[in-house]
Parts: sequence; structure tokens; C-alpha cells
Amino acid sequence: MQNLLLNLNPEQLAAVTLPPQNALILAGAGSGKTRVLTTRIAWLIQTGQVSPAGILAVTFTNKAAKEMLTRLSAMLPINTRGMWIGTFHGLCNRLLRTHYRDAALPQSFQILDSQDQLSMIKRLLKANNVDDEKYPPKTVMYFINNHKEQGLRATQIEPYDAIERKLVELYDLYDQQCQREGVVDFAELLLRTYELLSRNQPLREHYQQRFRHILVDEFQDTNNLQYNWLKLMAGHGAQQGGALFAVGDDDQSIYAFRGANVGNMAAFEAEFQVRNLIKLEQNYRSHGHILDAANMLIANNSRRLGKNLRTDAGHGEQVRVYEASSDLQEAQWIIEEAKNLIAEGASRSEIAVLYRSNAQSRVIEHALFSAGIPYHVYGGLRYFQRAEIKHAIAYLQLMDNPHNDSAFLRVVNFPARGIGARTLEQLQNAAETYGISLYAAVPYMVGKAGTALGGFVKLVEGVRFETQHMALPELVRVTLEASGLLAHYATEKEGADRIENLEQMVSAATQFVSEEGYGQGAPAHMGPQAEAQAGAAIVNADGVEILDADAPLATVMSPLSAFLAHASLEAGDNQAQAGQEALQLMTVHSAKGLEFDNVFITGLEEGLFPHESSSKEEGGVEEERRLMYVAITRARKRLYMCFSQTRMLHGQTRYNMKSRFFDELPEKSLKWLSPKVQSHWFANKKPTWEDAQLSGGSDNAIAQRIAQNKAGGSGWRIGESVAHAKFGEGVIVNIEGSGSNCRAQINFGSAGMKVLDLSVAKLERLGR
DNA sequence: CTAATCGAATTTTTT
DNA sequence: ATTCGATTAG
Repeated sequence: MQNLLLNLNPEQLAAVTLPPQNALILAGAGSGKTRVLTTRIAWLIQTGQVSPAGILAVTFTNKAAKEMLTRLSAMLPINTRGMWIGTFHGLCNRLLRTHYRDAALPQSFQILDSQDQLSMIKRLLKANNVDDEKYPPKTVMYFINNHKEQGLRATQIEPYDAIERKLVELYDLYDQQCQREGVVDFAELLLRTYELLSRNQPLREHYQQRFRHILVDEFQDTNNLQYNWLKLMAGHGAQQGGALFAVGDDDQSIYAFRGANVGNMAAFEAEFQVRNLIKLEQNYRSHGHILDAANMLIANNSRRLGKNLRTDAGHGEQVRVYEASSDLQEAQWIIEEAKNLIAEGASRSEIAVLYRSNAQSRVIEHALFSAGIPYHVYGGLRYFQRAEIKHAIAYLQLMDNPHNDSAFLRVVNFPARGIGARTLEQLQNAAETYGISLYAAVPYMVGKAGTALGGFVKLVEGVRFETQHMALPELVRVTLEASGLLAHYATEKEGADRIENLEQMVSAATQFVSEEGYGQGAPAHMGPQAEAQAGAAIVNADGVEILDADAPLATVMSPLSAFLAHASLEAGDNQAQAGQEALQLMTVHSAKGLEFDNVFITGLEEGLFPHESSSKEEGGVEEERRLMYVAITRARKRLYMCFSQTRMLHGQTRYNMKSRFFDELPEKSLKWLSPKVQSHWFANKKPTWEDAQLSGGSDNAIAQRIAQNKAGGSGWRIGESVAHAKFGEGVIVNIEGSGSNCRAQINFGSAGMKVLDLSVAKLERLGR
């Protein structure tokens, strides 16, 4: 036990050894947040305050859950079984599988990912002749998910106008359709569990008593439903020697756009009578100048819980700032600097290039590719989201639950088997008429269409029969073959990769089987006998028998159902690729939680970062500032920031001002590498072919530059930074006319775009 | 039923 | 610029 607490600083120690009370830990970036969380669990168990079964630890991502589990097993000699550590969705899945009857779900309910949900809504709109101009599927989805996150069912919404009335109606229809098909979306997993526990008192009390200690990671990212879910789970825990231990950082709240509510931190403090607000402000990651920059920047936000990072590491190097003339040149510069870093001995994987939006990666990728520097781009398609994998999954879903219409439609004619839109329309009408699934409606179809559809049903049934006694990996292999997917991609030109991905699914299944504790020989389809042996029965005080969702999922559901849930809940990582000695390219959002010796923050321009659409939203700029804060605090030793005078966006050249965030950073912590770039790099010399290569790669670029250089002989240039008494700083975007009749279009950022007469307007040239 | 073509949209992302 | 979806032509 002693060594558990060794090397903790006073605040960390205080947090880890808090008495069982509700607590809020304000954990700054790099302050040892995960360490505190895991050590707290280990300490609680080692001091005998709680048994592993009394621990519930909730995270947002599977990655975080895994990390916690790994660290815990290193700390604790005992096995981690019995502890519930997982994502909100993963834990809800587990609860719903066990209590499926009380939750009014089929035991092998399937989980819709966002893609499936959207396609289902599109189908619903079509079936109900809803004008999708007036009600875009995305809007409907947004409406449904939002209300689920507020804990509201369709019947509980008071529509305030005709449009909303329609949306409510669609929400209701959507839920009915899901219920018919036996599928749930992500928000539904949470809401269904919430409702189950709200209405079922014995069940609720059972879990409340069981989970004496609930720990939540990244609390600032919780949405309202998740907060209420936690409230329900915590119950009266505090009075009974239990507690809710929430760890978060309001300054790193960057997911408001997807429903996260930072306000939950303040609400938690008040509602749970938090007596222990502990701030972890000692930073173990970054050098002084980097922290100074982060602290000063974030001080510009209002409504903070208040926190200032400090370090013992010394000032370190200043933040290097560079102004480029174009996005291409910005990329060139990044590569030069990265090369220098590598030459100095930096590992490539310790160099991260961050950007605000994915579109920015192209130019940088291109430059890296030309320079022959290996790189890895985060984000993009995850394994289980690839089209061919989704197809294979759909076949498996149909074998497990043929009434999943999304799965049915995805593969009914893939590979093509002569079932077209016409046939499907008829089938959908039949299904609509009888209120049954598409699969169940097939027997009502006659003629040629009926034959084709019947063939498909026979195929699915055939594979189902053939594989009923097989272990999961074998089942997957046979399905891939029998579905015709492998044969189909074999005929395709670009099919080799897809076949490889499909074959990987067999190994994914093998791995899943061994990790989840399914006996190798267990048949992938499992009948009701699984149900009989599930979990240990618990009888509560009222004599109500409760089945604790503690048993391995293997005993509650068939391997196939479990594998399908796994595929939906854990889309597979695209970020792993560890050991790859490559530069790391990613958005600032996906950099959250990571750290690197060397970090480049690119595209620091008004309109890009902060993003232009953020200024329209309430509190939008503050969220952008937090995003910038996250970006800065990723760096350990060296931080670079850069921006560009011109940038290609959506096929058009844009002229942005440098980001307002530069004005919010301490001057003494910055080192301007391009101190007096008063003009474009080409201003003092004739553009050469190499320059054109560097900046645009085409002869056209030279012509463009020269044209810009002249700019109507007004003495001003496009792209030049200027200041105006009334509008503030701006960038010349365009110049029209010549001589005394010369007007310039100037982007004043927040003050807007203005057209000014150059002979009248008093403009001042800006240094940079 | 497939292929081609045109048009609209284009911050950030996990489950 | 590019991608994705929907409509239209073969």
C-alpha cells in the first residue's frame, strides 16, 4: 500500500485518499489525472474500503477504459474481474443485455451506429412521404438525439410550432420502428438504461448499493443524460459510505457541439454538496514558456472554475512563431523544421502536426510525401466502418436478427442479385401494410420479385443453419464465403485491400472470442440455455429476484450477438499503429489526451482557428480558445505555431488575418521566426520557376503573384495586413480599379468584410 | 440495373 | 478541390 502512494504530490495524495464523499477533482492538462483515478481505485481496494465489485469507473472512449484497466492490473495483485470499468455505452449495453426483459428489448438487440441511424431515418421519411427538403434527415436525427440526451421521449415534448410537431411525430415513428426491428441507437442505450433504473426500484437499489464508488473520467464531457444517469446510479451513495468521484477539466471542454455540458461540473458541485474540490495544478508535461502561453491564453475565458498550471521544469525554449506566405509554404516550413528536429535526434513519432480541420492535412501530407518523410494521419475510416466490413456485419446481423431492416437493405442486393429499387419499394409497402419487417414481408411478394427475394432469404437461412454449431471465427469465415462478398471483391480491380480487410475479420473474431472468455468450442449461436445459466440470482428485501449483470457477457448472450455489439461499440482504432516511426498528423480535437515532445499548431488564422462558424454560436469563441489551450498543452519541450497569408480553401484562395489568439499569448514566451515579414516573400525579387514550384507548382502561380504584386499600382497588395481606425486590423482580399479610382476589399475579421476607397480610407501598414 | 453526370456542401467526434 | 448523393441517360 505504501508504494501506491509514493511519489504523489500533496494534491494528488489528497485526492487519492479522500474519505468516501462526493468529490470533484479539477485536473489540469498533464497533471496526472489518470494516475489519480487509477490509484484512487487501487487504494480503495487495498485499504479494504470496497471490494472490486463495488467499483464503477466510467469513461468516454474504449481507449481510456482499456488504459485504466491496464494500469490497474499493474498496480493491483488481485484480478480486476468484478470491477465495472467501461464506457457509458458499454456499461449500458451490459445492463440492457442482462435486464432485457425489464427493458422491453429482445435479448439479442442490435446497436445502430450513426450511419445506420441516419439511413433508417431516411427510410422513415420516404415511407411517410415526408418532404426531406423541409425535414432534412440530419435535422431529424439531430432532433431525436438531442431530445434523447435531454431524457425526453416524443410523448414528453411540447411542440411549439407545426414543424416541431412533425418532428415529434417522426421521433415517435422512429422509436416505434426501432422497437419493431429490435435495434437501439447510441443515445437509446443510455436513455433505455436510465428509464429502466428509474422505474424499477429494486433493480436501481441493487446497483446503487453495489456500486459504492463511482468514478468518472473527463467529467466536463458529460451530456445531460449521462449526468442524470450518474445521479441515478450514485443514488444515496454518499450517505452509505459510497461516493461519486468526478475528474475533469473545464478548460478542456471542447465537445459542446455534440452535447457535452461543462455546466455539469458546477451542477455537480452544488447538487452533490461537494465539500472536496481539489485542484491538480502541478504540471508534469510541459516547459515553462509553453505553460505560460497556455495559462495566459485561457485566462481570457470567463466562467471558469479557475486553475493555473505550474511546473518545476524551468522555462525551456520559447514558442516559435512563423508567418508563411501561403499554405504550401507553411507546409514547406513545417517540413524543414521537422527535418531539423529529426537531425537533432528527435523521434519522428514525437513530432505532432495539429490543425483545426481535416481539410488542412492535404497540403501537409503532400509536402511530407514529396520529402519522403513517413507520417501517420489520425482519423478517417475505422475498421468496422469500412463499407466491405459493414456489408459483412450486415449478413451476420441478419443471421442473428433478421428483422434488422438496415442490415437487410444494405446487403439484399449486394453483391448484386437482381433485386432493384422497384422490388424493394413493393417490399417496403408490404412491410408497411402488415407492420412487419422487410424480411418477414418477403413471403408476401409474388412473381419474379418474390423469387429473387426468396432466394436471398434462403441464402441467409442456409448460412444460419450451416453455421449453427460453429465457433464464431468459423462462422464468420463461412459467412464471408457464402454471402458472395469475397467472390465479388475478387472480381473488382481495387478489391484486394477489401478482401484483406474481410479476412481480417476472422482474426478479429478469434481475438474477440479469446478476450471475452468464450470457450473455443462454444457455438456462436446460442439458444435459451444461455439464459438459464446467466448471472447469479439475487433476491432483494422485497423478495424480488434480481439478476446481477455481473456474469461475463458470454453467459448472457451468444458469441455472435456479443461480437456484433462489440463491432458497433468499438469501431476499431485507426490510431494504434504504435511503433511506427512516423510524424503524427491530427486535428486538435483528436490530440486531446495525447502528448508529444514537439508540437506544431498550424493554420492559426482568423476564420480557421478560431473557426468562422464559432463566432456565430454563443460561447463559440471561448470553446475555440479552450481548443487552442488543449493544443498548446500537448507539447512537452518545443512548440511551434504558424499561420499563412493566403490559403486555398474549397478551391478558392482566402486571405486571413493572423489568429486573435496571438494577442492573448505572453510576448516574452514567443519567438517570432519571421519577425518583419512586411510583405510577401517574393516582394524583393523576381519570382523564379523554383519559387513557383514552392508556392503553387504551376506557371499560373507566377502570373498570379505578379498580378497581385501590381495590384492596380495603388501601392497596396493583396494579402497585405492593414489597420483601420474604426474596423481594426484586416487583410486586403482584393483590389479593384486603378489610380485614384482604386478600391480595396478588406477582411476585417470580426468587423466583417469592407470595401474601402484607397484614396480616401486612412490605412496603416502593419508590421506582420 | 449500372454508369455517368451534375450539383451541393464542406468544424470539430465518440459511442 | 473534392467528395458524396441524387438524378438521368444508356
